[in-house]
Amino acid sequence: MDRTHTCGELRAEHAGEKVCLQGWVWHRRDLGGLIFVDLRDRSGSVQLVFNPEEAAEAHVIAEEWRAEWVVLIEGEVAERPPETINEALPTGVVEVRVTRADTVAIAETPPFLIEEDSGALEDLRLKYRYLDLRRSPLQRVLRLRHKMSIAVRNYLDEQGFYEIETPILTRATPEGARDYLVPSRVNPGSFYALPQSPQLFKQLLMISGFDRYFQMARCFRDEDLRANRQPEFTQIDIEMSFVEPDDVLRVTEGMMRCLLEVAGLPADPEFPRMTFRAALDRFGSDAPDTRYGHELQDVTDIVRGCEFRAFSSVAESGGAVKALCWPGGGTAGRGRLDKLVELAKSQRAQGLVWVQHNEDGFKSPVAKFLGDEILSVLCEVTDTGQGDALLMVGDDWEIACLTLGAIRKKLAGWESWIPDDGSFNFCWILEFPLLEKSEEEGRMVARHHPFTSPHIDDLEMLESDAGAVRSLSYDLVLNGMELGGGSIRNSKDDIQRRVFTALGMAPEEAQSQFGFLLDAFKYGAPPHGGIAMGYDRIVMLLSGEKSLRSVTAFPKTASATDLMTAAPAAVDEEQLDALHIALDLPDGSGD
RNA sequence: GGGGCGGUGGUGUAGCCUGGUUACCACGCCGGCCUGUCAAGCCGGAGAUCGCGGGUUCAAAUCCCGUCCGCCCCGCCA
Repeated sequence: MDRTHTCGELRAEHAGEKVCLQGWVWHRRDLGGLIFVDLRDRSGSVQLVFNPEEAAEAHVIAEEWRAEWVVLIEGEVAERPPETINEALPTGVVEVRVTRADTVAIAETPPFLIEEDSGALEDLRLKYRYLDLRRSPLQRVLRLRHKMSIAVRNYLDEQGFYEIETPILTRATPEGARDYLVPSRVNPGSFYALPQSPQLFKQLLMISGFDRYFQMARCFRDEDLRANRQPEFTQIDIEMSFVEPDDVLRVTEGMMRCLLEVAGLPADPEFPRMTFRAALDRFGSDAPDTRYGHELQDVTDIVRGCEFRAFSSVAESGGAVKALCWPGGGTAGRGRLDKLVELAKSQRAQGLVWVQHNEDGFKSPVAKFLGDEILSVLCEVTDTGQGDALLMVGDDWEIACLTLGAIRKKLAGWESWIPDDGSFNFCWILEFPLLEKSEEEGRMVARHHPFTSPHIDDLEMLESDAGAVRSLSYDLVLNGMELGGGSIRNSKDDIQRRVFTALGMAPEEAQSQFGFLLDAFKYGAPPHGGIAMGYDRIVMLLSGEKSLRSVTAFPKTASATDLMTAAPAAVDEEQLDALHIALDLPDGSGD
């Protein structure tokens, strides 16, 4: 008899049916006479009963079974005696009275419990990922991930998008993240790069006339990792022709609604829009967490001309002094204040000024410079009452904002500002600067990527004041995490060339790196734009997980290794020889 | 590249600050009892080069130095 049902699907309506099940032995409760076995598969689990008086042979076999053995049983579904119903289990009103049992595969005792909470630390679970994946949290999340990818495909298909695959072996690009390189055996000394995103290919598809493209694209970036950053990840990559930003935003919003619905969440959220400038001014972040207030304020005009040189000189030189009220911070100890100062310095700010406002007046390292009068105004404007603290940073506008933004985030953790109500707050951030200064390279680099279109109103500044040029770009942010972003692209090769020039890229260099794209523009390029959404991050946030490892079947560690396969690993010398690669390892590495 | 935290039977941990008996406890595992359990219960048992290397000491899980691995953060990355 072949498998007739899955374990998790059996209900009262199946009572009386003869069934054949296969699955893993989960729990075995041997009462001496009766043996109960919870049989588990992907769909759930069901209780098997082995009664020596009814099926002696099967009972003998079940006595041998241990956790995680793969077994096959035949039996009859029966409603349980009322007092033995397990309401915690979907299959809890029935059990299978086993008539025949067979062992399919025995199993060693697993290194950790296959339970909702295995109790084991993550590194061990990563080494035995195939066992960890048996646990229901991962089974659930990978099921949701699957359902969400189906929903994305259906939605985008309905919206007229074609799914088109693009190469994994492509060429390295000078901009953006570090590339993963793949040596070419056939072309000694040449390398492919794995795509950081299919950016250029999807633009070329627009030029090819595909109008609306999408792909669940695997992307690779060789940068240091975080809980929300894996070296390889999946983007919902979208590109559309003949569109303005609003078109892309609306398609994306529709897609997010579908995904929320699949995840069983309220599916009609607001998608408020905010400029980059406003996001930094108000929240000190280009990915603001709008689930709580505590916004920053600009106090530059109040401290202009004051005795405290750090502030007055910033005001004179066109910088900004930003302020954040910390309710209850008036009694904060020196330890916490020092931590905030340290955090400010790690954000490259000159420093952090704190003012504690209490019954006995103002307490601050700079109280004597600012004076009671200005301090009173500052507190009034920022609504900093007695018992509160005022935190201020005077610096370059962006640094001042970002620093207080980091502090706002830290305080949100300390003070539990984030509501615990499972809310999902989206917001669009628009009009990012086209370019930004790279301290490392000492030149302007693209903030998004070099194919982003400048804002039409700022075109003439491209040569005169490139840093001030806004772009037609947008990021979607959810609960303070960037989910994805995109832009309208340059579809005219003269503008694209001007952007390359602003990036300090000589025409010859642009031609050699991106000649194929610039050439393509000459053959009738439609205006186009798109977006790329971090699929893993979406799954993570909508499933309430805290790490991408929890929503990825086979994730990598913080040092980009795979503890299960032990990748990356050394390779044979013959393999290296074939690729004409000689190693030059630092001292102490290699074997 | 920098900072923080962690590594003790199969698993999770206590012990470490203040060095010194047989390294605590729980889970799991093995055996026994048990016919309505459901992460079964009760009784018994086995199981640890204290991440690795070096140093200090009469003596190191414990103190010192180095190193590896994991996690979090900054830089980096969109």
